[in-house]
Amino acid sequence: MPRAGLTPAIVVAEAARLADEVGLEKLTLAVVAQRLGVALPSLYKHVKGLDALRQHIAALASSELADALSEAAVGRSGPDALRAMADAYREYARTHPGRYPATTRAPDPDDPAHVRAGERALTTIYAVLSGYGLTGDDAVDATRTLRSSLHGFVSLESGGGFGMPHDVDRSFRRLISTLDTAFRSWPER
Amino acid sequence: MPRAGLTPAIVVAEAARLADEVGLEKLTLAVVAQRLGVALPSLYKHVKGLDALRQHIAALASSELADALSEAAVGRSGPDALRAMADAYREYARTHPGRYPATTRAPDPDDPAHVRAGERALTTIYAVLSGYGLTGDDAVDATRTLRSSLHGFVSLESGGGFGMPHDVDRSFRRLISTLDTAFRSWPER
DNA sequence: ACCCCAAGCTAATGGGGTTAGCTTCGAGGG
DNA sequence: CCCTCGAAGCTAACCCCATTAGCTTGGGGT
Repeated sequence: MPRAGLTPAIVVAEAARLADEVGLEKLTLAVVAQRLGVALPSLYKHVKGLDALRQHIAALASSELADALSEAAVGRSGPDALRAMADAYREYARTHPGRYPATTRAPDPDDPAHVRAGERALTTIYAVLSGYGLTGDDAVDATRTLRSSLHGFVSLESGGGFGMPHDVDRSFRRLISTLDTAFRSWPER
Repeated sequence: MPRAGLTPAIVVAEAARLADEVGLEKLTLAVVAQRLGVALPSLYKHVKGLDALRQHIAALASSELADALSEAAVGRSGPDALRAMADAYREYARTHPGRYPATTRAPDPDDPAHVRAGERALTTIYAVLSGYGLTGDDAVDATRTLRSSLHGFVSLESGGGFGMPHDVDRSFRRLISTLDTAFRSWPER
């Protein structure tokens, strides 16, 4: 019988796709193996186990998210950059319901790519905030405020946490507007 | 041999305590049974299964959280109420790391207590926002902003998402201050 | 004292994760 | 051109957990 020709990267990519379909928590080595046309234990030649696979998905997703944020912010500044970045964040979470929740996992210090992905995202955020004149401690607190708001919003949205229809897009726009106003006059807070 | 004398309420209470110790996702019927000095299948006399148990924990936690919010807000108004409620929210999440994440589960429509708990929390939030003169669509959007910010913050905090020390309390205070300012001049957003 | 129902048990099934150890593909060097 | 050898993939086996079926028995109500 022919070989499947797998690599760790292929396994992780397929697992990420699957996570988006069935949810990160329901991701199972069994279904990944099935999807790749391989017996379950064969996966262990490429990843250390289920938890390691999840961690690799986290690294992949963090990197993709960092890319999306930086692409959205490039060439813009101030409110423009903030809005574009926020929209990109939400869009990534919506189109990748399995990968996104993995992005909150702390990076494995031994995975440089994952660590750098986190730094890249942070760097982009800092760049946007610097457009508001925020640096140092102010930037730290503003970053936490921004991340909290965005993460909370997309988490609740994807979990159906917002009861009823009631235009969610408008709520998001108002959230961004709130952040914009706050960042404009941050230090006195 | 003597009976254990279990009831659904006892099982759920112990499971919730355990969830706080080991994490909601690692909660297992096996360890709940062990903790209660009972064989695993015996639990099925009281709960329908693992998922149902998690749902009951969600109902319990939602109710506790609603209580905490309303207790914090009672007798206060405006910024005072906002700050007290936000602190209570964060405190609940910190002291109940297993229960808290369960609170984002949508209530089972067939569990009136759970549904009412959600409504109670929402009512409290609305009451606080009415102190800012917010009603109708404004209140809906403001509620979403508030919930997103709080949920995002405590989620990231508990997940170690905020790298490094850098006074987290201060960041939270600034977040609340941001919300306060935003709610003071909400409609124009 | 007895009845009877529900609490709790044991046994059995199925599924997923993990490890051990075997087989064999197929690329690279002779 | 073929032979070797490392790695890709497999089967078998084990453990843990969830769930279901069907039994046993404690202990409250008549």
